[in-house]
Amino acid sequence: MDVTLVEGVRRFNRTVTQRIGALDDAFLSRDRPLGQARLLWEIGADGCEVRELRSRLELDSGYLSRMLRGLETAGLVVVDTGGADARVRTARLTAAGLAERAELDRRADALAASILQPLNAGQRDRLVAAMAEVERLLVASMVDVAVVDERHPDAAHCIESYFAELTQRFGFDPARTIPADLTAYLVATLHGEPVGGAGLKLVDAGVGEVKRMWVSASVRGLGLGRRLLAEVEAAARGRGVRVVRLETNRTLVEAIALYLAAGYREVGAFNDEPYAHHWFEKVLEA
Amino acid sequence: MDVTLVEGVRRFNRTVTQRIGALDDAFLSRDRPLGQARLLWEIGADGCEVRELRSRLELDSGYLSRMLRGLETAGLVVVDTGGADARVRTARLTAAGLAERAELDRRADALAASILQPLNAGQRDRLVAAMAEVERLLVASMVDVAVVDERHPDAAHCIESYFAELTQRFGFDPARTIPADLTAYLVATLHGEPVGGAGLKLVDAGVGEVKRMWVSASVRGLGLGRRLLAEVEAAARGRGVRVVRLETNRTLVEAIALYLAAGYREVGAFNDEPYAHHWFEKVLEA
DNA sequence: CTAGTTCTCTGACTAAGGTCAGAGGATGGA
DNA sequence: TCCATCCTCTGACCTTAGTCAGAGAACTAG
Repeated sequence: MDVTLVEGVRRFNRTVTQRIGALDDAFLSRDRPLGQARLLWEIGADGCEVRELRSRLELDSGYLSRMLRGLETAGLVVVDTGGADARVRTARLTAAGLAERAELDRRADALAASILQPLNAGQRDRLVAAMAEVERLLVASMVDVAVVDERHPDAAHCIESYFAELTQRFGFDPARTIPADLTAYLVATLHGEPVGGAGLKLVDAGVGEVKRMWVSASVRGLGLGRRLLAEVEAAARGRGVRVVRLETNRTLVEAIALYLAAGYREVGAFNDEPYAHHWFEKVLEA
Repeated sequence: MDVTLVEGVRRFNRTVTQRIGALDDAFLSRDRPLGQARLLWEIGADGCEVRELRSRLELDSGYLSRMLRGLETAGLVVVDTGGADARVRTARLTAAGLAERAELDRRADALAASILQPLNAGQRDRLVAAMAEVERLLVASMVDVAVVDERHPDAAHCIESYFAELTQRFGFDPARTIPADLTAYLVATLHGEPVGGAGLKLVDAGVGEVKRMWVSASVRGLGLGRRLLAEVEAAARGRGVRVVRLETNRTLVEAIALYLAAGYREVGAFNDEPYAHHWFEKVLEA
C-alpha cells in the first residue's frame, strides 16, 4: 500500500475524526450522559422497538434496559408492549422527549453552521462537496465481500432481488431462465445487510460463468459492481478458471458498460439463455 | 445559512466522524485504557513536560498524574524532574514504551490501509484527495479572528513576524517605515496560536488604512488573507469608514493579487511610505 | 401440550473517566 | 526574607460505561 496514501488517511483521522468527533459528542450531551442522548436520538419521532435499538447501537440488553429506565424516569420516553408479539417492547418519545430531540436537532444544525460560518461561499461549497466524496468512498470501503453458499439467506436475498429487478425492467420470468446451479456466491454486505452479489458457476475445465450479479440501488455509484466482478474473477482464478464468460440482456446498459470497461469482449452465444442478447468473455491473466 | 450545506455537514459528522472515530479508538486501545494509550502517544519519542501534556490534552492535573503513575508502573514511562525549574516534571518513554508506541503506529497504519484496501486505485486517490480537502477547509474554519489592541502579545507577534518576513523578502528596515499608530488589530488564531493578523488605522473622517497584514506560512492557502481583509473592512465600516486604503511593495505579488481580487483599484500615492510601490483604494458598500 | 427459544428486565459487579480539595516542595517578586 | 504562585501529587469521591448471570413472561415448533 502506498505510504503517502496511508499517511493521508492517518492525518485525516487525527485532525477530523477526533476534533469534530469530540465537538459532536460535546454538543449532543447537554447535561445528559452521552449514551442516553444517543439513545434518545436513535429512538426517533416514531418510536423504535427495543430489540431494534439493541442491534443498531450494539448494546448489551441489560445496559440498554437500564438506560431506557433512566429516560423513562426523566419523562422523555415511554416503553410499551405494542405489537403482535407481547415480548417485544417499543420505546416512544413523550412530548418532552420530542422537545428534547428537537433541541438536539437544533444544536446539530448550529454546530454544522458554526463550521461553515467562517468560510466564504466558495469554500463552503468545496467543503461540503469534499465531505460528500469522503463519505461516499468510506461507505464504499465499508462494504464487505464474502463467499457463501448459494442457499445462504443473503445469497437468496440477492438472487431474488436480481430477479425482481429484471422482472421490473424487461418482463423477465424466473421460471424460463437457465437454472444457475452455482458453485459459489459472493455477497457484499453493508452493516450486515446484503447490498449486492455475484455468482460463479464452473462449467468446463478452466471455464467459469458469472451469473446473477446484482447491486442494490442504495449503493449504486460506489464502484461495487466493478469490485464484485473483480472478486468473482479472483475466486474463479483460485479455482483454476482461465476464461470467464457471462451473458446479459440488452436493456441492462450499465452492466454492459461495466463488462466492457472490465476487459470483456463480446463473443458468439455460448448458451441458449432466452433473455440474453449479448455474450461476453474475458481471458484471465495469470 | 443554506440548509443543504448544513445537511451535508451533518451527514458527514454522523457517518464519518462517529464510525471512523470509533474504529480509531478501538485500535488505539489495545488492552490498555484509551486515556493511557492517547497519553503514551502524546508523550512522543522525545518526552514531554507534564504541564504541556495537561494543556494539550486538557486533562485534570490529578487525573493526568494518576495515568502517568499507571504507565510508570507498567514500565512504559519514566517521569523525572529534568529542566531548570524543579517543579516541572518531564515524562519520557522507556524502551518498552517506545516499542509500545511503535506498535500503535503500526496499528494506525494498518487501520488506514484497511480503509483503503477495498477500494481500487482511482477511488483511493480520490478518497485521499477529498480527505485532504476536508482537512484543509476544517482547519481554515477553526481559525478564530478577534479584534485586539495593538499592544496585545498576539498582535505584537504578528507585527514582528510581518517585519521579519519583509526584511527577508526585500531588505525592509522597520526603523524606516511610517509608524503605524493602529486603531485596532485583528488577530487570527489557530488552537490559541496567532497565525495571522491585520491592522486598521483610522486617518481622516471616513477613511481607513489596512496596515501590517500578515499570514503565517503554516496556514497559507486556506483563504485566511481574504478573510482577514474582509473582516478588517467590516471593522472599518463599523467605525464609519467609507474608503479603505493600503499600500504595498512590488515584491509582494500574492498580496497585490489579493487586493485586486478583493475589489481594490490602484490609485496615486497617498503617503510617502519609503517601501511602497503601489497604493490601492476601495470604496466600501453601504 | 411440551420443550426450547426469544425478549426484556433486574441484580451484582468492574473498569474507566473525571472532579475537587488540599498537601508540599519550588520559584519569583516585593 | 516572606508571601503568593506554580507545579505535581495523593486521597476521596462520583458518574458513566459496560459485562454477566439468571429470572420470568411470551412465543414457536414438534
